[in-house]
Parts: sequence; structure tokens; C-alpha cells
Amino acid sequence: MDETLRAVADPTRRAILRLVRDGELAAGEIATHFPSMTRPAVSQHLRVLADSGLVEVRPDGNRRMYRWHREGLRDAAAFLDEMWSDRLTRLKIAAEREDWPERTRAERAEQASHGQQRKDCSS
Amino acid sequence: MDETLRAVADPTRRAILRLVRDGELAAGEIATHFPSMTRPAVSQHLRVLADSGLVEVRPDGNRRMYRWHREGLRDAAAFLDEMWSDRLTRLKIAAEREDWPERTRAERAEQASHGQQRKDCSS
DNA sequence: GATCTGTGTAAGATAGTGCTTACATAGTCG
DNA sequence: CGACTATGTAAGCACTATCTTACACAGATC
Repeated sequence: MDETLRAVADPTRRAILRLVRDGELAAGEIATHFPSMTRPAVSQHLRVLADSGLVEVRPDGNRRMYRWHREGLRDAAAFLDEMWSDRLTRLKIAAEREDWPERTRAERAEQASHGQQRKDCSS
Repeated sequence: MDETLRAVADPTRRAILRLVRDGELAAGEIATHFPSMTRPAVSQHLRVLADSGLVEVRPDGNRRMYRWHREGLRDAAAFLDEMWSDRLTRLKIAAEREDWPERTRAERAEQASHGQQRKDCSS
């Protein structure tokens, strides 16, 4: 998840993600969208995105086609939702679990880091 | 937004955010949660979080109280929602705007970087 | 097979991050 | 005031990130 968030923190990489979000594009095609930067630089960004699971690669003859991989953002989205939900919501959840917030503040911080899927609200 | 995402990409800083999410804590109090690291290191993390707008600071006598600032994550959340929403949803939005996707792929990638608020679905 | 095209990788320069120790500063309390 | 407490800042160091140029290599094409 560190890797994912760090990957997404770069504006060039976010722009690449938007380019490949709907359909796949060849590496060179992607590179032409960034005339201010050399092709190898773009290639390295693509590698970072692929390593963090944000895009998938498919060889096509000579070329390598990149496409957006939705699941790559799942953990990051889960973190944001966890942070975003308000105190009342989380208190209610805690109450349903018969947890007592004061006792579990640290524990929840711990457990929340590796479970919990995103509430799907837009797809 | 780069700054925000980069701030959140660090696991120590995410842990700090969870600590101050519900109520404010003094810097020293926060530092005690990270025995593996010196107090100045934590102080520097707090500075990064404050600079990126993810926490707010309030002097209290001798101490400095930190608390979670929800709006700090807004742009980051908006980006995730933009990426997360599926092709059909975005096509529908484009249709309502009378945009034609093929023509506007690059344009949307451009404009999407600085508008659009998050659909609030958990608070 | 020779060559062109598309693409990744290596090496190196430069800048940035994240820690540590040592120090500075501001408020509190006797 | 003087000492104690809470905290930020400075300097330095190791490590990492992000570029560039030069090169390697696989697949297409003649």
C-alpha cells in the first residue's frame, strides 16, 4: 500500500493512469503525451505503475500494451474511506461490535491497516 | 495534491493520522506511540502532515495539540473516485455533457485534475 | 539475414527523504 | 529568576527517486 500511494503521488504517473483508464495504450503512444520528458523516463514510470499493480501489461507483437488495473487502488481507497468516515459512524460500528472506543483506539488503528474492503458506492 | 498523497504514502504518517483522527493529541503524546523512533523524527512527520493540510495544530500552553483535518484529503479522495468509477458511469456523465469520449479523452484527463468533488457516501 | 521499430535496462548526475544527535526556544512552576 | 518540560530546528548522513544519455534486444519487414 505504501508502494501504491507513492506511485500515485507523482503527477506524471497519475496522468498516465488517466490515459490508460479506459483502454490500453502502447508504451510509445503513452510517451508521446509527455513531450517534455524522454521516453525512457516514461518507461520507468510505467514500471513503477506495473510493480505497484496499478496497471497491467500485455505484449502485442513488437509493442507492450498497458491498461489500468482497478484492483490496484483498492487498499488505498479503503484507507481513505476509513479516514473519511466520521466519528459517529465509527462509534456506531464500534458499538455494534460491543467495543469500547477508548480501549480500542490503538487496536483499531492496527487492525484497520489490513482488512476492510471499500464500500462500493460508485461502480 | 502531490504533497498530500506523498504525505499519506508513509506508514508512520498514516499511523499518526489514525491517532489524531478522533481527538487532538500533544506532540509528545503522539511520539510515545512510536518507541522505535526518536521524538524529532516524529516532529518532522508532524510538520509534513501539517504542511500538507492533513492535520491542524493548536498551541496549548507549553504543548502543541494536533488534530485531524478532514478536508486535507478531499483532493486525494476525488482522484480515487475519478479513477474508481467505471467506464459506463463516466460515459454517462460525458453524454450528459454532450461530450464525445474519443474527442475528450485528453481534455478530461486535463480538466479532471482540478475540479470535481467527492461523492460523499460514508459520512 | 539485414535492418528498422518499439521498448526496456544500465549507469550516472542531482535532488529529495527520513533518520539521528545536538541545540534552540517558549512556556511553567518553584 | 532559575530550572524543568515540551517541542521545534539545524546539520549531517545513508538511502531512494527521477531524470538523462547510451545501449541492448525482440519482433516486424524487406
